Amino acid sequence: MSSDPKARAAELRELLSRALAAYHVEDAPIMEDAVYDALFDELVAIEAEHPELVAADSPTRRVGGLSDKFQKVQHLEPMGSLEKVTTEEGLRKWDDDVRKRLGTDEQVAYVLEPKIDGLAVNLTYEDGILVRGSTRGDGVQGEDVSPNIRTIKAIPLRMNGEPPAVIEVRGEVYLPVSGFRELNERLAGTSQKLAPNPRNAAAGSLRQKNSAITADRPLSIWVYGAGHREGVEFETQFGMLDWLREHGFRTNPYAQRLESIEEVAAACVEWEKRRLELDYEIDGVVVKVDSLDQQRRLGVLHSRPRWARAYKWAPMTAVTRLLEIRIRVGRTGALNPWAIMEPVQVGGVTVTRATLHNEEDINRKGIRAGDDVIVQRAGDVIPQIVGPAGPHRRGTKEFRMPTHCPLCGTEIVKPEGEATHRCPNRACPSRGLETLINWTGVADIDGVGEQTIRILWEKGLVRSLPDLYRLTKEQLVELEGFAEISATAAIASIERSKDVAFSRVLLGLNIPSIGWVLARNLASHFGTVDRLIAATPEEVAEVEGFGADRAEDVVEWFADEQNCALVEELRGLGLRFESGEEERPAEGPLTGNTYVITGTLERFSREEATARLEALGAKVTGSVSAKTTGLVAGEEPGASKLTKAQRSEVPILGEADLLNLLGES
DNA sequence: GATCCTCGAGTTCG
DNA sequence: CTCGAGGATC
Repeated sequence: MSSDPKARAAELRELLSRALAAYHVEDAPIMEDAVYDALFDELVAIEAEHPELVAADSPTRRVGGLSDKFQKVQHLEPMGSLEKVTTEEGLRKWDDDVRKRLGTDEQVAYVLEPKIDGLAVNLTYEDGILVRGSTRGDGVQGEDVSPNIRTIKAIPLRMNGEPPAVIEVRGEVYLPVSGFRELNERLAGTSQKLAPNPRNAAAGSLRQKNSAITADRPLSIWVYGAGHREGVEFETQFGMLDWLREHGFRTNPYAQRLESIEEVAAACVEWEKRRLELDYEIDGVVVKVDSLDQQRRLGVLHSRPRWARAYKWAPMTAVTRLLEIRIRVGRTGALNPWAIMEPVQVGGVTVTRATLHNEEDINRKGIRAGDDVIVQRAGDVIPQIVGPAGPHRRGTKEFRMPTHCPLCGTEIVKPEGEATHRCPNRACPSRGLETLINWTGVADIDGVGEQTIRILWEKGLVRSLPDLYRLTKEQLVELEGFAEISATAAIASIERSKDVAFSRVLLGLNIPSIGWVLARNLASHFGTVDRLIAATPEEVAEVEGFGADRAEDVVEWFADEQNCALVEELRGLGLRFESGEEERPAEGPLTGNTYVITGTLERFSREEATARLEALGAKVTGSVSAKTTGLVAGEEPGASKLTKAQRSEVPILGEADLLNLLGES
């Protein structure tokens, strides 16, 4: 260790920069966090005492501070934009054009890499020192965001190795998906606005006036090329990437050089399937002619290089008009607002509808009927409305829930502190109808779906569960769209459903706060409906998952005369109100263990896997927590469950591990 | 009283 | 899958 402050400061800068690069660029830490912090503090102390020693490349400059305004800066070489193609055919046509212009029949070699959905930046290095970082802007002029850029630890403040006199390094700043989730969790507790997606969050972070906030965001970068340069020359695109990597820049490990357009096309299609494997969002693949000589000969058209294309797939977000907000009343009486939209393509499917959850949510997002809105289909399938598109709204009125039920006219209630509005009328047609629709699912009735139930309801043929079991084939055949065969099948299916387990019957009765799990707990605890009817609130509260409130709900439900009559009628029709063997929780080698299943398994359906685990005494739940014994991950697992498991250090089991568990324990 | 955990409810498209 | 809310736990 040197005692000369100047030498020691240089030594520390060197050490800390290497540690940062190892951690953020190479993903291979060389230093304990605590050691890093101690050395960092030492450097801060030296620099505070000797301000003349503060160097442009000092890691202490990554901490951030305030700046008033972003200066406009001119890029030394313009940052072009990319012509896009959306099909394999488009790629081939481009390749034809490239070869014609080059006057060759030979295959052209290409470099491709994921197209990061982030923010393009230009990093200017002079003699190896980062002197400026700017946004892309209009391609000619960008904004100087140097203080913010310096806080991104994956960006070297000084290049490795022999530096050229000047080089503009181009890259895409992005927020990892995991970082985005964490950020939103943190912001959820504050008044700050949540960003709808990682790209917007990254953009907002990079344009912070207070770079200390930027420093707090886990931004990173993938570097993909160079603009203006003096003192270094390259022959190929791929060679350029190698050079950048050797000089301390984070280049994407999936960048690859391919010998023909056919290989390129295959890889592009492949990436569309693999994009969810990455911890960053990509909206396509960038394809470039590898030879820089060929690039020069092809040139640029309207600031778009002829030697590169963005292969983009269907976007996961889109803008469309919100036509109307409609209300649906659920089987519990809850009022559910949902959006009717101008049909729009999002992620390859046409979207026209989305739920809007509740009044508060709609107004918090600032959505009004008539607005242009942003629709998103993120990792999962279900579309959501993110918010209005742009500041100019067309909608005039803030959304208000109706004061009276659209079906029965009863006055709507909303208990203080609750999010949902409710129609309190227990005889409201919505409840009866939705209960019936729900029952077809609970009791596994095929051949009678939602549409049929709606028709039967409207004709007055089926207005209650017992009505369904009194339905005859003759009545069905008279309905439009029902022939002899399908009517017979439907009746048989209804008949079979009388045999569903007691717990399922309980579930289908539509008792408040009783779902899958609680219905089973009730069934196995009491065994028969008579014992359940006779139970006091205190006795019900002893059942797993029940407290005073839910116990009260259940007892109240069974105290109601109409409900009791319903139970008796269904029992008379032959439905089961006693639990069989299968409903008692098994004791076994896995008792006390809790598993979560995600993705698709090869050997089992998820229900089978659940049943097999439960048969050995295990519990299977829907979300990962610290109490989870293991996460069983099949094909295409849910990303949120995986990251949660990784963070809470819950072991992740493959299908092979599951088989082991089932076979050998 | 706060925090974590688990359950229930509603849900899109093809 | 995600949200809200009741229950359990410290």
